Amino acid sequence: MNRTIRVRFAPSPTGYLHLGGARTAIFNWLFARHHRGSFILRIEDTDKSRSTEESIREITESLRWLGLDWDEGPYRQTDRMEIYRREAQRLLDEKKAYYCYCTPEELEERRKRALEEGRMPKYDGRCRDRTEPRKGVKPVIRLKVDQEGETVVQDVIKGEVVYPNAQLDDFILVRSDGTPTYNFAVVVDDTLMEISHVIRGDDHLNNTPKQIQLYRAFGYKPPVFAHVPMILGPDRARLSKRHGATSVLAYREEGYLPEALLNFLVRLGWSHGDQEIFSKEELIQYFSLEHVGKSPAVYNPEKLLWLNAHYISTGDTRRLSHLLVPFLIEGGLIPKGKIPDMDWLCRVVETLKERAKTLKEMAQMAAFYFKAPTEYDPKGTERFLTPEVLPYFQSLVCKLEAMGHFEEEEVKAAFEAVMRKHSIKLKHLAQPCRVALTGKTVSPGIFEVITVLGRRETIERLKRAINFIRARL
RNA sequence: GGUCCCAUCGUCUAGCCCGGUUAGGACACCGGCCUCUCACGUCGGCGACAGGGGUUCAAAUCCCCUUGGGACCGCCA
Repeated sequence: MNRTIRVRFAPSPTGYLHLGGARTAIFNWLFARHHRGSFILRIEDTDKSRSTEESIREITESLRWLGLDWDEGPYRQTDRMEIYRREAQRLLDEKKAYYCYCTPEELEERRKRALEEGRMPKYDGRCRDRTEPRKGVKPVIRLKVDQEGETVVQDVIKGEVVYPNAQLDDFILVRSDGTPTYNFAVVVDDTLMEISHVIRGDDHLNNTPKQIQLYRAFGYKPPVFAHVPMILGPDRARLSKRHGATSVLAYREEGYLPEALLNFLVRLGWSHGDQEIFSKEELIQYFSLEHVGKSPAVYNPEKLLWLNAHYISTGDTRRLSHLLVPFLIEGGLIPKGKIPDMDWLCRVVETLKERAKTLKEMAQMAAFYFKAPTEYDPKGTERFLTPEVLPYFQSLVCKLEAMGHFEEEEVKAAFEAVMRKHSIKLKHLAQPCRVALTGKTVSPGIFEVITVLGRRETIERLKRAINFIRARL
């Protein structure tokens, strides 16, 4: 009992880290942290033609961004070729595996015919008892798989899953170029790395009986398996590029917070009663495989957006301000090299954090703080920038000029004085001001806007609006 | 074609293991309140046990079938 918990995340570096992979990584990480075990990162790069360094960087950066730290690795299967060679040789020596000289073309031909005739496209085992090599053909190594009986997968999530062995074929362990295939490398590595629990997508469930046969051939004890249901797109098909932005880093670029994506992903398939919002500490404390559901989940972006809005509105203002800077630069609101006044930026963010659903959106909403409106919203112009507000604006300018402290309380007092003088309600002054100062009919509270803009800029913009109204007369 | 997995509101899900709930929560949507606009917040509404058989006094819950969805069957992982 009480074996040390060791889990791994083992992506193949053939592209970016997508949401499904990220969630698998999260489950593994949470499981490890919950049990104070180890989380190991292993790169499954045995397919040299499709693996890239760029992809490895992208994956590790995605994990780091999500806050998933690993205790060992990244190990690379391409660094372990000697191990696979040794293990394969052992199986060969023990007559549990054999060389197969069938060419890919022949195999493809047979598969096609089997499919056409409605038979199962499995390898027929014709090289099992071959003793002589075939000239000019580099062989692969295949496992002798039991054709009788059944193989049982004990799965923490799916329960007991039984496979007829007749369904299995003598799958390839080592390719003709000497590199190991997935099913072989995964068993060798999980064993040698002493992985206690294999938590992965349930697209691997059907591979598991093969792997169990391999464990048996080796005489190794299989780990505990937990096959997590897939994440589906809105069309209920497996989530893929077709469904739009699915790379983790794309969410960063769209202005999502890592804690929002983490919270969102973990709730896709896992639950803790009715709770929706989880801190990282709570997730570690509560996470268990027992509460991972069995059915696939459809990815719904609205909920992610809601979570993101939640984490923005409750997030630390200074941190948000720093995270916002790249978006401000991208929006052309601040120059690239220059560091903005962070204290002032914090005040900007303070007015926006309850309204913005993403950092990208926040940057857009912040535009007016950096640039005076070059044009006014047509609807707002028509409704609020009317000749009758001229005296209000003029009074307000006077009051603002005469004010001492330029803080919300004083601005409010100035507004009240103007309202009294002209016998108008706040909305008759606030809305025209909003349009004058921001160019729009929607903005943060008018007193916040004014104090953040500052006296000089506010008066400047009011005067400009006065001129604009006069010019239209 | 074969094997395997899955099935509660539009979506994420609680409840299922250990039958008895007005089937709960969240997102989205709709309406009220709050209010200087928007948003937040708050109150309310809409909305589900895929279908059919069993077992049982009683089934979302246990069993079977059907249907629907998904995965795998590669010298990809």
